[in-house]
Amino acid sequence: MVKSEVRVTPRSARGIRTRNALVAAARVVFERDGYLDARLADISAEAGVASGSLYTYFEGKEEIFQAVAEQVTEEMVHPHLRARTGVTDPRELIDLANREYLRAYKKNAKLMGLFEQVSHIDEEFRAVRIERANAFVQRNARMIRTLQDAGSADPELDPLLTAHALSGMVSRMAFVAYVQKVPMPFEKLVETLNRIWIKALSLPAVGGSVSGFE
Amino acid sequence: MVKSEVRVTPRSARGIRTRNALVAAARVVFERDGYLDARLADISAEAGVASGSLYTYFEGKEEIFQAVAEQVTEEMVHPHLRARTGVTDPRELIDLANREYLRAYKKNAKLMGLFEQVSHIDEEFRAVRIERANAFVQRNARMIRTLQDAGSADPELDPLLTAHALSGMVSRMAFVAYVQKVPMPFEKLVETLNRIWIKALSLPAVGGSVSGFE
Amino acid sequence: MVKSEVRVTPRSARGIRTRNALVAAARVVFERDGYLDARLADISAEAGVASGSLYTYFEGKEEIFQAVAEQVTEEMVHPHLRARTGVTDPRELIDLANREYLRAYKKNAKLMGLFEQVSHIDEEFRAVRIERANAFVQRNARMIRTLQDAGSADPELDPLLTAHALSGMVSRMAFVAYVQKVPMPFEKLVETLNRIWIKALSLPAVGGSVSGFE
Amino acid sequence: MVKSEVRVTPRSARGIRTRNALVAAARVVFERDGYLDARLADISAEAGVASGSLYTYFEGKEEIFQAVAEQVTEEMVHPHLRARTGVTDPRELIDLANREYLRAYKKNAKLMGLFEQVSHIDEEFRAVRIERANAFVQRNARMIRTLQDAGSADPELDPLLTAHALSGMVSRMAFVAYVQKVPMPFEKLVETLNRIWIKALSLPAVGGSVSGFE
DNA sequence: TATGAATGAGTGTTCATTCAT
DNA sequence: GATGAATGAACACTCATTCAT
Repeated sequence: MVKSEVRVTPRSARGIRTRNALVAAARVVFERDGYLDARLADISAEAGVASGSLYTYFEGKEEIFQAVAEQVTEEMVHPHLRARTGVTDPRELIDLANREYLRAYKKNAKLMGLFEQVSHIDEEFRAVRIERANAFVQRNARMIRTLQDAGSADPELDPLLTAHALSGMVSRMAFVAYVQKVPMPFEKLVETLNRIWIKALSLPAVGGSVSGFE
Repeated sequence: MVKSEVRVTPRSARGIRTRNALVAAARVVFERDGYLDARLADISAEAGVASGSLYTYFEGKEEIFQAVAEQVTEEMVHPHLRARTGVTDPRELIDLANREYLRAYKKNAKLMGLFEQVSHIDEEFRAVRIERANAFVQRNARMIRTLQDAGSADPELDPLLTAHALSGMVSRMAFVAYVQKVPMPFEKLVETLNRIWIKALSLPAVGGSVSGFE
Repeated sequence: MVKSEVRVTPRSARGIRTRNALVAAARVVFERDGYLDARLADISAEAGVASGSLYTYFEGKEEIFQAVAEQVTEEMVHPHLRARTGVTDPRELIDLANREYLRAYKKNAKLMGLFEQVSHIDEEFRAVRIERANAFVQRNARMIRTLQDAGSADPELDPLLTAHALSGMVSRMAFVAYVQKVPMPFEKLVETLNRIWIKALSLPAVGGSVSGFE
Repeated sequence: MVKSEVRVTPRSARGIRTRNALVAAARVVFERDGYLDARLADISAEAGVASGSLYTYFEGKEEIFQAVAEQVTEEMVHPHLRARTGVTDPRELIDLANREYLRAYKKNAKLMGLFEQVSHIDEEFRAVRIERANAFVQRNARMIRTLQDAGSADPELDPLLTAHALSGMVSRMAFVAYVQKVPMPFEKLVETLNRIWIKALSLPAVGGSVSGFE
């Protein structure tokens, strides 16, 4: 099948309204029914438009899901933590990052679960997510390398692998806690993750020994 | 009308052969096509039996997938590490456990990816997996508690949450490395994970300091 | 999961055409193949539409059969015999009713046989038919009661049971004659049924003795 | 498909037992599930034999249903009423016949409903039933003719058609009352049917006028 | 742009029937 | 005769996608 159609970025005000209605409706339907059971007809119905109108803006299920994902991702991403907060202490930064990530994850849990599901189903979506995760890991790896160079983190650690492992740990826990709904108190969770990060990196205590408990 | 069919555990030798052929064929087809794209007709064809024969032993896709999963899980589980190896040093045990887990995961990577996928699709399969994972986490939590009681592990850590986080980290990395195929050398991966476990628990070094890097 | 699809009453002219084509085609196929052997694919083919189009208007076999039944029933029902014809003599009314019923039955014999068949298969269809038959019987029972009150009919008769029995007799004969095709001349049939009705009710002869044969 | 197999009348004692078990089981299953929903596998299971064994004695569903029908019909038929009872008065004979028929019908209502259903489905079964019904009607027609010849019944009536109509009326009422379960007291039902028969035939009253009510 | 009717490929599932043991 | 596993034809139904108004 040749997909020759070019989907449009709506020019008219009406077009923009329709497209927005569709994305909003899609979010509702996807969250309610899951990716596989969501039917495009339900999405257009929920949006109050004819079924065919969906194809004016999207190629199909995958693309409209992408649109939902992009919208939500925009809402969720709060980069430049350091610049934004002025915090420089790595332990504090770790706390802030974990805390913010978990909060955002919890808030959008339904959708995050969906993302996980779809990344196991749709090749392209998976690729995008892996790439995004990798970028995130790279950033953390750079941070670790910086700490190592500054003598503040265990130089034996492979920065990339460690960043992978620790980041993965956090997102996995978010999934377990807020999608699989294994009950764990937010504060305790943050603390445990912080502690593992800090000890894994062997960050020095703030004005004292970190790693020991003697 | 609900027809409560009783699926049979085959009594005759021929029956056992057929059932086995179906499970083996199912594994081939699932690994090749993924869960969603696998067609039952392909499985029976691959097994060299008529399409209807599948229903002699299984209720449908989910059940035959379960059968594959059970078979593979049996192959993979190597419990009682301590009893089996005689190793008692926690650091060595951690190394052994991580090593063995990653090896088995790598060997059955296709299937492990499938499990992940299906647990995002099939409610019941997901439930079974979560329960199994929880049991595993409990075991690790008990180990951590024992170490804490013996004064060998950081008493500040919440055993259950820590076990959750560290176990999750390992399985996540296995997934990233062998399903998503992000390249990372086996040995380096094991070492990094070991190191994080050990430092997170603040296990004392074997005849020396573990956690510091001075 | 129950998907509560809403079948549409077509809005567009094209939709109406399609729906009509389907009902007409269904009648052809049902009459040709019987209810059980009729395949929905044949109906859509006969209507010259795609197989899926049937589901735009009907939920399945039962519903499209209902549609055929409704259409035909509309064609067949000629109520208000008395008002329509101005006839008041009970004997004449009986004759008119029987005559008209048998004529309509004969004309739609194939379908009437189908109705009989389907009412033995489909619960809901049966319920509708029984209800309709009961309404008819009630009407006749009222008529009998009126005649009794006027002293024109045997007061010993139970109006409802008698109405049941006599109405049932007529429809049964229609079935035997025109579906089972047991040969019997129309005129003789009408006369026999009329005579039994009249004698059963002991209606007085018009200007003479009816019930006796002396 | 060529049906070349010859089904056996069992010779061995075991064979007879198996065949009987199958017929009994078939009756249970047919009464429980109806003809269409009855599965041969359920019948053999109910009989406690292997599914294949059914084919030792019957060609398929229709044939085993026939076997059930024959068995029950034997139980139901009580011919030679006159000879058996010594009753000769036509009014009494009519009462006896109707009474006995309705009693037997009521007792085997489930099965009678089944017969009705199957005669709308299976060609051959229908043929057998029609023939049997015709034989019955012939007998009644002969009786009417005899009464006419004896001057005891309205000579204007067509004996065959009248017999058809009146017999059909009775069996129809039995169906309505005991299969469709429209509530009507047994005694009142018998009386109404008797009365209609008697008045339709214009049988003289026993020691008085029958047909009039003046 | 919007509409909504039409399309039709794709597949799970049942169960009567057969037949090797 | 009995067994019960194997067979495989048959068909309803869904829903993403198209396209004439």
